[in-house]
Amino acid sequence: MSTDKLPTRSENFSEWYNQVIQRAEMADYAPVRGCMVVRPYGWALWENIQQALDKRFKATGHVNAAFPLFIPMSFLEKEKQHVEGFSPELAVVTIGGGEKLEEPLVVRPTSETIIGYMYSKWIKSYRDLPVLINQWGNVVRWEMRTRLFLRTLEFYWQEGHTAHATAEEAVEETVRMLNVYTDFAVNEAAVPVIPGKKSETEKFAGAVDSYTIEAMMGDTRALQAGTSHFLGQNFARAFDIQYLDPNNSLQYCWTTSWGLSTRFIGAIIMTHGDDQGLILPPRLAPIQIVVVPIYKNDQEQSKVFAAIQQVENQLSAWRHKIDLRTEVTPGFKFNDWEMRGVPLRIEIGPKDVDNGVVTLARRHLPGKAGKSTLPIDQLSTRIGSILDEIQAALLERATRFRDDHIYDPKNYDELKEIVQNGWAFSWWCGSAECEAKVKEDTKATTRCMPLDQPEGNGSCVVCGKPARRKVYFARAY
RNA sequence: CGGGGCGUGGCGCAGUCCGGCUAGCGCGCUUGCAUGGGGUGCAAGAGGUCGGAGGUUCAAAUCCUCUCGCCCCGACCA
Repeated sequence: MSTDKLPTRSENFSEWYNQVIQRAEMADYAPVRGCMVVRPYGWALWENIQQALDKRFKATGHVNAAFPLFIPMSFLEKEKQHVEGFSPELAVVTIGGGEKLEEPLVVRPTSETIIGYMYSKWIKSYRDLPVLINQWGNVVRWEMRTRLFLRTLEFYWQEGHTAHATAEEAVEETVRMLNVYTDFAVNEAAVPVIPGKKSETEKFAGAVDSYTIEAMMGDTRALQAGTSHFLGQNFARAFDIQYLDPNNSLQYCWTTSWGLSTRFIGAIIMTHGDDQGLILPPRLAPIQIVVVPIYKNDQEQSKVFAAIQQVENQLSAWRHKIDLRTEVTPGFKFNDWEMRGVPLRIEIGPKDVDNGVVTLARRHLPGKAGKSTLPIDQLSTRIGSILDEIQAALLERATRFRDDHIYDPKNYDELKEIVQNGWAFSWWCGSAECEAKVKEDTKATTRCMPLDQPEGNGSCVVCGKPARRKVYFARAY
């Protein structure tokens, strides 16, 4: 691994992104184009994301299950929009056990169809509803252009699939899960997101309405970080998910689906990282605190190690690591752990021991700015609030960055300029033509219409016709 | 699918145009000594036969033919 400096974010953001991931050992390229290996450090982050989400899913009444990887090709074809949306990116198995298969099997790109099929078997009565199931798994989409974490042929995610008796209930569920994602993003990942509704052209293939949380990355491009879909009765009709209501009349269910993937790791990296490497939010960081001992002879070593013991005794409540490597210098370790984004570093050298303190270095404040000392016996009582402060500082900084790069263009020319380095928040008439024009002219797309809309109405920034809603235009990943 | 580029120790590259000694260099790796509060220094080592197949030649990383793979831009997709 090279010890050269990273490319800076301003000189080459995507190269910075690729290198940070590999140097921090989050992920590596697999032998198959477009596939990645999530390395232990990256997976540990994903596990923390999983826990934070799973806890919220359980708290809102959901249970986990596991559905198969293979889906009969015919299932995908049952919902028109769905098959049109996914056909180009399907991986299909045509041979099994050396024999050509009667019916090709699709490697799931998402599981609405097979879960819909099972729901039609399981749901008979209004008493069976709602069904609130989530699954953690992997899916495959044969993408043309791939990026580590952001878009790979195979990725890991969770997909929730629910069935309800009424449209109102299903819509409520869709929004509830959108709020769960928002809460997770803001409070666990310190990623400020804008929850909102997708336009017709941007919505999920087969959905009635799609909702999204949109995040602004460090280069101001937008990233769809999680989605929640109201599927209406589209899949219920395609898969005959019907129940008898209390009046003994047969009704179609109303279904939802919602997902958040390992792409969110990309969101964390591009939201918080700096030119030194990753910066991970304390609540999700695989290692929250790293301890680096400093000494230059046996006498100093024993003195420092005694203090380290004292430190470690106070750190048991946090995910921590004592870096005892002897083959690298303290300076190397500082850079190494900064690359990996560990939010808090504790340095202990002879001078600290003599003064009865440790030196703290906050990752998000580079160099001397982030350093301070703390009496060694105050660690256990102070560390918790220090990590909370770092968590809050990351959210605050990311929110300010985002808000500083959102503009309200006065006219179309201004919009075209804004989306080159920011987001435009504009009145929009809602027509696909205006969306297409913006995309054609600037590569920017509508990201979402936020749930809390400003009062009143205006005129479309593109065509000037009356507009009732404001939408974010941005270039997206 | 269109345009461009690249395959040489683990990684990054030079050498290829104009065939010719034991295929080099940097990083990483191993060992030793020194060093150790911001990417440590010196020394000694290990490790490739040049993407694959075929051909030309006394001689091929280098020339020719075929082939496989990857990357970038565009299209497409999210």
